[in-house]
Amino acid sequence: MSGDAASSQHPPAPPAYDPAAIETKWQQIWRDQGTNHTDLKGGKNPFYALMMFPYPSAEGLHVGNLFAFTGNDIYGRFHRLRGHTVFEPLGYDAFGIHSENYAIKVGEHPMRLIPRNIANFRRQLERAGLMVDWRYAVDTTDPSYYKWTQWVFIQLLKKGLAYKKKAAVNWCPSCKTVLANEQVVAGECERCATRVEQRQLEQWFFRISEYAPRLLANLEKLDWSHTTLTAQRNWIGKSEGAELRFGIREAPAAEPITVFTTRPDTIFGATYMVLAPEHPIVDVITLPEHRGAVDAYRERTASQDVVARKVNKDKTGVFTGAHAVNPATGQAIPIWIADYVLMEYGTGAIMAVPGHDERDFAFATTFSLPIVRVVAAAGETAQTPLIEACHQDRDGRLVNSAQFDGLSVADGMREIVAWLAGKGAGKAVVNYRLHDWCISRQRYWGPPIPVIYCDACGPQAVPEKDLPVILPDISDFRPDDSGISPLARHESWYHAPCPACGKQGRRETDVSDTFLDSGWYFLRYPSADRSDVPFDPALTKKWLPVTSYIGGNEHAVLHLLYSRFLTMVLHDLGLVDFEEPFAKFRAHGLIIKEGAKMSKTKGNVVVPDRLIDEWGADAFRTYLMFLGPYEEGGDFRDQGMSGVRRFLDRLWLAAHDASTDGKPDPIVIRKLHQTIRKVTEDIPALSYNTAIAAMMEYMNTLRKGERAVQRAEVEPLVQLVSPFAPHIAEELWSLFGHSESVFDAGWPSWDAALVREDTVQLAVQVNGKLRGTLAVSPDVSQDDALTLALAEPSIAKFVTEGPRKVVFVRGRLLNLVV
RNA sequence: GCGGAAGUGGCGGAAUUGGUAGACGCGCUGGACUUAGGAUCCAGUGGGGCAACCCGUGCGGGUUCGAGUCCCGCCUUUCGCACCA
Repeated sequence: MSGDAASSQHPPAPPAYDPAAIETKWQQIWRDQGTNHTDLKGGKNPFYALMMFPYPSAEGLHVGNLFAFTGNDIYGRFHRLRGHTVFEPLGYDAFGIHSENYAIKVGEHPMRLIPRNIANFRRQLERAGLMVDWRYAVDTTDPSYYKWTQWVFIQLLKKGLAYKKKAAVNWCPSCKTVLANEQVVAGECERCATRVEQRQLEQWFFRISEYAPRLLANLEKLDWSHTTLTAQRNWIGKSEGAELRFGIREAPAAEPITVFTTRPDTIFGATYMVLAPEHPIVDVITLPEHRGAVDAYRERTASQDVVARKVNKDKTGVFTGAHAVNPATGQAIPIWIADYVLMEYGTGAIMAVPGHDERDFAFATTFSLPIVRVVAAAGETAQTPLIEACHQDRDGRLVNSAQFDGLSVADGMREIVAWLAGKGAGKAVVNYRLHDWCISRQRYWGPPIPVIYCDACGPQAVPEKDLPVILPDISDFRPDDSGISPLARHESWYHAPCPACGKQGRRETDVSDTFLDSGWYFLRYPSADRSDVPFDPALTKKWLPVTSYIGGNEHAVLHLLYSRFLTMVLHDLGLVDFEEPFAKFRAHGLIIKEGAKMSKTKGNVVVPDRLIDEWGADAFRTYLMFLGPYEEGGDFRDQGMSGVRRFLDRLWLAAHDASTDGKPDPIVIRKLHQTIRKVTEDIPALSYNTAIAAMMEYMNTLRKGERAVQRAEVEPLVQLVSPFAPHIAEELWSLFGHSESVFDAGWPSWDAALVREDTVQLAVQVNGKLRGTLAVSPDVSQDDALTLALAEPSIAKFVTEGPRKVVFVRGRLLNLVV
């Protein structure tokens, strides 16, 4: 030390905490030493800490991404410190309409744009100090990745789980493109406000609906956020009911029409039938004099966009002229078509029971169709008039239902289904709302669906040895008027020999949905360095199912459901030995900005780069975790950052002051052990905000009255803070003379005996009202506590007579009832 | 309309799951050190009241010795889904 005069009296001022310098320094050391590399083959106690990979937008990372990733990073780092080999990979979900639309907007090719975005994301992610093993990064747009996405498609095709059918899509005639439902706003294209139409296109589907019962049943076994499980249950939408068969009066020999209903008990009230306009039997049954009206209505329905049809609740429809025979009453009832019946749910046909269904009631009222009461709730009779549909009738009794009168709704269902089944007119069935997954996109920016059409042999899967089917780099990737994918215009790519006969065939020109890319990426990570297999069996067995998955609840349904489905299929194919990919899933919350949702239009988007420049990544990470419960999100306020930064500043100073190895203060040590326990319990529960609060509390104790701190008091705090603020933790850990990374130094433990307080404040209540506290030993007896309490005048004055009853909670509370 | 989540100081949020409401942080007030402070440190900070005390967790009831927490009925916010038969 170069002793100037001042330093002989005052210790030299420690170097200032300079986050930019130490963060760059440690990120470099981590890279050089492979600190974040996971030993996938040899590592003991594997822990796969997965986070949902981001879409690398042109704007760069936003706080929401970093909030999600930091939460996962803390979880991963913590488990590493607790002795697990943690694998924390990250990648980019870079295909899809979002990128493509942006590319079109700025007039740049996505193949040029995306790599730049990815490079920028990578830079930002590294700045944030994530414990990611970048050797296993995946990029869904890289042929070495989508080769295997195409392979997944082929596995489903071979198993008969992929098929083609015509389906309605939203079409914007101005943008000349297919729109997703969320891009249709009030029946108009969200970008150009043109009226959206419906088009019928041949599309590829996966038979996920076949898996509905298993996808539902397995939910019981998953350790997932409750809200996510509920969302999945609702989406799968199991409903128990019956399929009932109605003969056609005008064509007694024809195949009866089957309807699905959840209320077979109300069949005596079925006064008409409605078919979806698209129902194939409409062509057969419509009488000539009604043909014109029916065709016009069907055309009108077809021209409507898919969203508008479902949003418009006004009842419209036309009569076909034909009649069905109600199998219960034997009566002929008119058959109508109406757009409120959807072809994709149930059988595309309903028996309308206007007395007990709101929609049917509205329709019957509009078209003056008969309404019959068949259930009477408490206080009602068979004659009680219906002024609106009586659908809250589950505990009512059947009426106007012949021999079933008087039965409860539940009994009526069972007996009527049995009766109709006996006549061959029905059976009990379970129906699911979940429909098959449409994976076709008539777009450019996605993996080509690996199929070749041959006039002689039909559709053929591209042989696995020929994968990947490379997405060609074409300059005109915009969609056009035809509704056919841009790839079809690329002649040299479009024509390909049939894999079966070798004659010239045509490639499938649709690309697949991005949810297919993300539906299996967690399988790829551990094997990302392998070009010969999609996933290595031994590594997969060791690392999967994913130990912990953290992500946003916006993917509660689709992404998580599709991933489960694909995993289940791969399991059935014998390719993986588990059915469920994610043993544990937790949904993180949403970050808002000063009470409002962040959005570009509001201009209140928080840019991480700027904040990291100003405060450092450690303070930024810690603040994100401090501003609210992780699973609920929080309100980002610029002012709040100073609090956590101050905490890190004080930690820095404390560590530099603590070079003396003096005797630690027992009071401080007790607080330390309490803090270790609190942080150790809070992190696995994702209660990051309270863990940080506990460390701040400890800091207040540690520095109280500017007391001199001892090394043994600070050193464990450096370890506790390390998952949150990894760079400063490494710097201070090395300051204490350690040569290994703090992340290889284990986790401090607490001593239960040291945690225990000698005295506690026992609350004393009189009639449940707090009247004072007593400083007593935690295991003071009721009698002693009572004596002490009554000796206290401020308490005793409320006890005018002997207490009638005494409630005593050891170490907590004494309540005197007078 | 259906389903989920949530309502606590000026603000973000704690509360051992029925036991001292408001931890921690922001902000604010006062003080110390300063040429200076948007730095640092110390103290205070739910409302009312001189005080003893009283009131207080969206609203109204209830259970209990005791309710932010449990039950019943409302209101509000918010996120999904939405003619699902």
